[in-house]
Amino acid sequence: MGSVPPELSLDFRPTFVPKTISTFLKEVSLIGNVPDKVSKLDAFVKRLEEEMRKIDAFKRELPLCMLLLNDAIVALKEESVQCMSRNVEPVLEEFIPLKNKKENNQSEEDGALITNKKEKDSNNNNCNNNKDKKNWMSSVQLWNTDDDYSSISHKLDSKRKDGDSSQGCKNRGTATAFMPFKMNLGFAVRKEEKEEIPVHGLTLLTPGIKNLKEESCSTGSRTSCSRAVSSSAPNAQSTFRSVPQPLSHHQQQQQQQQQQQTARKQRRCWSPELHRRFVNALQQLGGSQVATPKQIRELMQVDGLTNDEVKSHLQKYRLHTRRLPASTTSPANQSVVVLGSGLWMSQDQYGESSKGSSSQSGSPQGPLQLATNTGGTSNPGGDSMEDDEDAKSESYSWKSHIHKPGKDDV
DNA sequence: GTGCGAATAT
DNA sequence: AATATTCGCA
Repeated sequence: MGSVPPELSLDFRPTFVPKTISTFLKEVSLIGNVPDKVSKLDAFVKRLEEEMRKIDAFKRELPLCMLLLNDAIVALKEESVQCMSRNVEPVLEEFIPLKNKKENNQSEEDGALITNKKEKDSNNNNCNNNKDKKNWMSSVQLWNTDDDYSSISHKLDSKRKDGDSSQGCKNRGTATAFMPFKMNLGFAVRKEEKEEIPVHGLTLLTPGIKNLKEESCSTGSRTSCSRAVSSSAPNAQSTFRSVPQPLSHHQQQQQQQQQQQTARKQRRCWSPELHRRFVNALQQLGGSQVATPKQIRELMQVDGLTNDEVKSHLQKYRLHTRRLPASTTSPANQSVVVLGSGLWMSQDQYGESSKGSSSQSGSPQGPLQLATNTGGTSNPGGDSMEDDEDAKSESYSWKSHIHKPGKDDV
């Protein structure tokens, strides 16, 4: 029994228990023999790197772990290098930490140290190193580069107020949770499409993103968001400790663009059908002058339609229909059924408005499932009568229907 | 905090 | 031009 090697025994012996870095370093410092020191350091580093590999898949969830591990690795490697340089040869003036080990596991032990010098001399040679570095950095930057974050949040905060607007940073700040460092537009767009559907609350989105996004939505407007996109690659090369290194103007612009696109809501396309519902609602409510966005939206029963959208549309509607105060203003009555005529928009505009849901009479229509943002998401419900309409019809044009004052406006 | 309307931005 | 966002107010 006593002869059982530690590896085989089940109990956790001290040697098996992970040491803290400081403890470990202390121990190592007691070792007089340099090679031993180094090998011990290297061994530990190896373990750390293995660990890192293991959590690599979760780096997004565990950014800090990655960071800590990496820090530890870097520190230990530095220590190792120092040991060597102190006692052995002057060779290594600079040790480039990084995970080359990942790829050249063994070669590192044998050759890395030797080659370091070279690498240092010609930074261009260490493709592998750099590549790794970049990869790693890019993942890390997602969450924590303080610099990036602060600068971004700064932008967000200072947002509007023309003062800053000169930068053109729209940062509507709409939540953009964890955008993959290279967020691509496709992604952003999709996110927004989805964002639209949730009126009823549940729409599953990528958790992280969705949450923030919704939050910002529900509060009526922009919200700060943890934005973590950043230049990534370029800086990665030099150090982990976030190097300030300013972005080029071009890069900044790109970033801003990305932010914008990410943040800005997708345009709602007011298809004829949609508009028809809108007008219907208006009529039921007694006219555009008295109807309020919320009421309208409720009457419209359109999935995903927001108050803001209705409000905006109403504003436009009023613009086009205003003037006419005269006699018309007796709510309620004229209401229904005026659609074709007085309506500031002629019926044909809506396409054959009789299709499917057209209830000019003010009778409630089934919920319209509209995913009709300009992007043209297909409606989940599948049914959506007017979907086809939507599909082919673009937003109607206001101007083509010169408003006829009078009753249309009710 | 919400809803609204006007103003402004995109 | 059409829609989105912001802003100030009730």
